[in-house]
Amino acid sequence: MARPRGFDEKQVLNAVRDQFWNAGYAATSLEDLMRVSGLGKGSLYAAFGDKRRLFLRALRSYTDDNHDHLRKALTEAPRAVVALRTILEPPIGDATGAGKRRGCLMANSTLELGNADPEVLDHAHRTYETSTALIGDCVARAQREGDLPAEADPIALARALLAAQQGLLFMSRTGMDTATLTATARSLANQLLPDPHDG
Amino acid sequence: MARPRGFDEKQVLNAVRDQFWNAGYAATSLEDLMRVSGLGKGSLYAAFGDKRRLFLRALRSYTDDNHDHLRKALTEAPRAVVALRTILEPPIGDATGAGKRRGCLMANSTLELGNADPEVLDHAHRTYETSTALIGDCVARAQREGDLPAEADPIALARALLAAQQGLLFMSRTGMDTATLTATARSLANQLLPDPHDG
DNA sequence: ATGATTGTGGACCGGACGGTCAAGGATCCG
DNA sequence: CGGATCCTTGACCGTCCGGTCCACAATCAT
Repeated sequence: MARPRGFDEKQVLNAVRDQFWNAGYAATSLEDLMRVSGLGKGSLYAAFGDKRRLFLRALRSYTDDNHDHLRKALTEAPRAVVALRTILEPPIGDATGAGKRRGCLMANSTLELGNADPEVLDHAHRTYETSTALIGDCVARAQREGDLPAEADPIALARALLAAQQGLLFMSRTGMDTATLTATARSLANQLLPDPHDG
Repeated sequence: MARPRGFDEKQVLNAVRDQFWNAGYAATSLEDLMRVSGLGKGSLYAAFGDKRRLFLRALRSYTDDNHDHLRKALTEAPRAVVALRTILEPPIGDATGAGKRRGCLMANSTLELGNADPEVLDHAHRTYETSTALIGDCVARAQREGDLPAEADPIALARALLAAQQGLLFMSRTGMDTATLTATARSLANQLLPDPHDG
């Protein structure tokens, strides 16, 4: 009907997400958002609402992408237990990646804003429950495949794995050297995902 | 020599720490700090320097207190393994305490400021190393007392316990209900601190 | 072509923030 | 008692921020 948009929404959300991810919510100014998105203030506000709304959109986009990725990894792996071991790898990727260690955007945001913004907290809760369910399914599959002790509760193990992942991510943020981080991840993986044949 | 201070430094640091703990660094204004401390701007600046310096003082006070408490708990327990199990309890206390769930001030601060403030990051790193050493000693004692498998690396297990603690703290922040949180903590404790007699 | 409609850019605003400063008050020493 | 010294108070400042608004540009329907 009229002038079309000169930008791709997903592309802007990705740029904005990276900015929030690198600097945090409060430390990101509208000027930063304009710079990384290439848009003017008016365009941002017309398209996404205020800063908080834009942030929530970017955050939701982030968690959706993560869940897609997780679902694919857990589903497509030839054996479920192999996929489960990859859950503890993101912290290492965070430590060895080209960029700075920036952890998990969802976790960062929850700690920064959770006390003041119920919507962020609620989103964190839902995201976490979804991840738990996905991983729990994969644990159950690994048990059927005989790669994990059958008597364990899949959901409980999923929660333990998620806790371990978040703990490792935090350690990565403190600047722990990669070797130690990797060793800790391996140690946790060995104790949480024991081989039932080893004893 | 002249007019003495009208406030107790430790008391002010505790009040300021609670404020930063409840609201985070950026979300805490100088007005907040004046309110909780009962001091005027000039007094705060004369005594502690600017906002960042005051924050770092409060943070150091927090970690020092934590280490004192940890050292005492780990040393005074009749059996070391009992003390080790308490490491996974702070997240539950965070969830069941009277106040809001606010996690660990050190972790919150690291995630909020670590990317922008090397001093915070460095402090986090040192704090973490100190905790690891304390817990590692306790693990070694538990091994000597026959309550943990002797073949495990004490420092590696200490790191795994710390990671689990931080992961649980994060889960508490997301609003997980207390029962689930307790169950997850128990699950992690059982897998990280196995009884060598049970097999 | 022309007008209706939507996107775009940037000037502008009110307010809040961190930080400074100067004047006055309290305390101690001589 | 008096002056030196430090503490305290609160007014003040410059800056930056999030948010609004308006004039202009680009597109489409007619």
